[in-house]
Amino acid sequence: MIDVVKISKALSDPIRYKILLMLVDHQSNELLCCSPALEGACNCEIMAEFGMIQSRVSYHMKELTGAGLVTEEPRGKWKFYSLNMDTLKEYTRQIGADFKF
Amino acid sequence: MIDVVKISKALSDPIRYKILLMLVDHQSNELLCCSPALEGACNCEIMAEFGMIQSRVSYHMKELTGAGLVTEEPRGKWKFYSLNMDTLKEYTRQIGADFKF
DNA sequence: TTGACTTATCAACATTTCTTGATATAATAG
DNA sequence: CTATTATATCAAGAAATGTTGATAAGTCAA
Repeated sequence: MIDVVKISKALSDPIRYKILLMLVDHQSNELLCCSPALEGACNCEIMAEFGMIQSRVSYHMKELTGAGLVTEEPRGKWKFYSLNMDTLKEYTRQIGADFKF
Repeated sequence: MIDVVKISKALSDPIRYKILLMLVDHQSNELLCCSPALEGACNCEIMAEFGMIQSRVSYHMKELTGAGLVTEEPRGKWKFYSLNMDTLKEYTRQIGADFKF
């Protein structure tokens, strides 16, 4: 069972929302800095994209994975993050159910 | 145009989410403490329902109205709050569009 | 092994959000 | 009018969240 409040909190930071939007474009993929032709984005890409330092990216990715919005997969020395579409869909579905529309 | 991040933030507090759920049941109405047979809930009802002090309720209702999730209508010395279903629907629609589902 | 590279975690600090009690504003009833 | 009731706002403090730099842990290549 998903936690709507927790997911809302994860979505409520502008940077995190931008990261999620970035991950949409890395669904099934083009070229990546770390590893071409693989789904997902690594920490280093997100740093580059938004000009953020590494610990800040790690912090926000932990929030996103903790809410179930992102899944992570280690590949060598990188960790690749992908959108969890199921959680996003379930989130909107649950809100519709809660508010009866 | 709705602000998904702002609405997410409004939804991200457990008490606010409970208040919104309470308002679902006051859509088109039964009896109210302040004024029977009217849509919406007043500040005083929310205080009673959740055992919150008045300023705390005011604070959270302002967050909810500020995000467009709730509309307010003064009636005499009361203010009645109602769910804004349009915003909720538009919120879930926008997320679906952003994440392409 | 060492050295380079990537990510995680920590402590300290900054910022934001939340809560409270006091006070102000506004409407109603008498 | 005054007294009562309902809500808004404010300042102060508490709690939660976000940011940073340093350090730790892990992987890889040579």
